[in-house]
Amino acid sequence: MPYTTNDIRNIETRWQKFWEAHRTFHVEADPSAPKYYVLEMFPYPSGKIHMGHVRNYTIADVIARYKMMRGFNVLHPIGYDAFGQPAENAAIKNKTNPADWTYRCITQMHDELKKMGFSYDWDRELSTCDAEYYKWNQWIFIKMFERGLAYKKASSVNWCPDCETTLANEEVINGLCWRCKTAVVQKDLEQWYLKITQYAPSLLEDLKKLEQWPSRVRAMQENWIGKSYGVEIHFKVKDSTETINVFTTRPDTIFGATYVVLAPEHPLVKKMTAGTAQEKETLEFIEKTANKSKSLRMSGDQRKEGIFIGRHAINPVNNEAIPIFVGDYVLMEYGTGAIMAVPTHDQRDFEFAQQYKLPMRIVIQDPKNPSVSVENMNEAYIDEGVLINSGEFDKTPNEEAKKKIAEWMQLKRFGKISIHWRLRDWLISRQRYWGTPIPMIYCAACGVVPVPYHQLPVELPKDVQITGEGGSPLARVRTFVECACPKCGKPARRETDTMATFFDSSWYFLRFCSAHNAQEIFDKSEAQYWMPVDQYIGGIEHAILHLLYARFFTKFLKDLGLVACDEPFTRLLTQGMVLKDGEVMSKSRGNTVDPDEVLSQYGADTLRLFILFAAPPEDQLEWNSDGLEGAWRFLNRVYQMVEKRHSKSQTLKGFHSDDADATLERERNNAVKRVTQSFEEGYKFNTAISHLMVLANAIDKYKIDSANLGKQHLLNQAIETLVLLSAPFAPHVAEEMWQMMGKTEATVARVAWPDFDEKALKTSTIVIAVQVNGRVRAQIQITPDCSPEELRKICLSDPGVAKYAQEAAIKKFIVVPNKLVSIVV
RNA sequence: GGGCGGGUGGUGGAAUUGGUAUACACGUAGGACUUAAAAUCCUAUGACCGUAAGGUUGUGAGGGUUCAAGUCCCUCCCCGCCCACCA
Repeated sequence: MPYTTNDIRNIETRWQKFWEAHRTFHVEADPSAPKYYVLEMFPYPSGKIHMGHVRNYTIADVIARYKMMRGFNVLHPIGYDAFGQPAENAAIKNKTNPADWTYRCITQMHDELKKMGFSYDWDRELSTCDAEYYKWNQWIFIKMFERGLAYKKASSVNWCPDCETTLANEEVINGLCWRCKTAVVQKDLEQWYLKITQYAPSLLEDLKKLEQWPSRVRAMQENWIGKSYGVEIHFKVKDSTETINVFTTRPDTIFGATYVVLAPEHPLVKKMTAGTAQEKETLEFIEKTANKSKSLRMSGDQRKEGIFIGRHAINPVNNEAIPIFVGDYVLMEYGTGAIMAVPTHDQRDFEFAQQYKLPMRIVIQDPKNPSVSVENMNEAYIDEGVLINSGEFDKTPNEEAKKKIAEWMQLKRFGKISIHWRLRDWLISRQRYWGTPIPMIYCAACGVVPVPYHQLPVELPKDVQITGEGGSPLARVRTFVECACPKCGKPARRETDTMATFFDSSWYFLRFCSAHNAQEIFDKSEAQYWMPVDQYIGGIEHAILHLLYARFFTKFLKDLGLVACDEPFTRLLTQGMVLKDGEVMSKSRGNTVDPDEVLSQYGADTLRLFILFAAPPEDQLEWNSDGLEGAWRFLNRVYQMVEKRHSKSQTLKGFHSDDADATLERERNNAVKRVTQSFEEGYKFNTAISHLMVLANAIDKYKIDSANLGKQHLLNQAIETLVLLSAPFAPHVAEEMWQMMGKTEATVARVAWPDFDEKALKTSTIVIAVQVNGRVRAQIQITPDCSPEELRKICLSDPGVAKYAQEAAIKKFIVVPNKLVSIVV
């Protein structure tokens, strides 16, 4: 009988209870067994899981279950990235406490994950908002502080007016807050930073080791870290002792520099104009630029604005005095905050120079257009050419001149060869409540003092008014703020900012190795055994943020001697988005499908199977309820095969011939081969499932009747193989069927993955195609050991071939063994 | 502007890496079972011409290499994602 929705619910609940009662997926570090660590990017506990989660975790679960059947000791943990603003917003809205709200969501999420039947080691479940977890955030922070990697500095920072907090560079997307999409503004504040820039060289270099990451993720990180080779050139300010340093990657154009531009925030600007006629105008310009939002200033199509500050700089290579400008297109954060402008060979400088009628000089000749002059240029020439108007370097190809001029300038002390990074230090202070308190104390006498290790954790106070009115909520809690200085014991003040939540997720994969260790951040030997994560799975949106931070933390913890690996994630899979009606499924679009509803109608196995079958894991997935129906039908069909196999009164329909046994055996072996391949050669689960279906079709066609009762074992074996191959994809139904087949193993999850026999894949006769002049004209049946002469004879005697090709007319006779014959006439 | 992916039936997607394009599924049509419907099963299904046998054509467009191209080379068009006044 086909099963019903009710049956499937019972089956799934029963096996979920079984796994729980038997702790089927609990693992311990065991150095005698090969390990495999599968990890999905843990969720923010919003309460309900969405289809994106389901897809992410299903992919991970299938891999975990396959590896278990392959005999690996598989670590597959889950937890909750539980700090963050939504809890505060919910607290304001519902007049609850962020902690209560979050823990309620976690419970709900936990139950939903259980209903999906994921193979987690639930003993390792953790939440970053637990004091037993964030205590170690504080511990890491202090370790970083002790090594000068956590420091406080005053600077112009990204500020989201809506979230009322500062943001890291990585959290500003196109000038907007990554969370609420509000335009980010700049503010001068004193904040805590992590010195990720110290690791920039190894973060860049080690990308090479990540061969099993998608190349685009590596490319994105490489661009973000942004290493540029160039020269820092010293321009002396005329009639002054000041020097302006500019950074350029184009030293070959130095003879074409016709002015210098400083960023409005550059400290020399105010210094150089103080007391001059241009002072007022310059200050007004700086003020005007500061009021522009970052997104506006950073967009390339913006009209460039600037102002001459009344001073000149000396180009060291030719002693020319060139005007100094302040311009909004120069950014203080990059390079030295000052540039030399070569309008003829840089498009931005060209636009600026045209606008302000500034002089230009061509120094690189376009080989295709050697007579071009400054007057008839309509854009900068940025391609290769030979140098002109460049003194002793004339006629040098510019690529060669880059190196020559750089070395020459260094020798003459006009500048120094240097490398600049685009990566900035990581601003981690947040003026929010629901996060890890930064474990620092300010003492009037002793300065900034870290909280002693034995006093950790610095716990978040429970009773706090969350008003959303701005400022750190913790600053209003007197009992939290007021403390004694750990050094001198006098009254002191606690830091009231909390850490960015990306801090929490930068090392959770290590905590999973010994999730509830009360003595240490994690057990070193356990981490040694489990790390690195063999397969990490998550969304592409974390290509830079989380993945870069996690790599940084791993490198830092390696330097502390706590971990042995220098990269945390060996292999990365970025799953595609889930779409509905061509658009990303999201709450704001209102086009979501609730996994819970699908679950109650079809069960977890059907949902899992559909999601895996509809598209390869990395591609977008278009939601299709008809496809869901198809997955349901397939599982039902397999279930009935197992059922019928046990009722002797019924026979499987179909045909039986002498070839049928061999065909069934071949299809069985082929399915094992192809499904195994799909796991071992880049997770193509959609084709893996298609091969399950092919095997099911073959079983359906095979018939047991009085003629071959003795062959029952072949059928049994084929069905058994089908059940085993289905187990990672549809674990509940597979368990049920395994039990129905009277197997003694308690759980199919630990049964060895089937092997295949390459010999059984061979057929006694093969069908090959015969092409004449590139067109297929016949299908002929031959034996695999057929000789070339014989093959030729068979081909030409085929009526379909003979119609187009006679022996006499043959120019070429090409044989592709076991595939086809191509005849040219 | 730079980087990375893509473009295959009515739909989701296959194609052993140069070897019979469209596996598997969805959808659709016809049939069986049924009083009927659902479910299930069977058959057909790229397009065009043809009663049929069969033929022609077909992987974004155009050209090339080859006995043979979805796959390799050149030119171009379109779509998606990421980055971007980065000096």
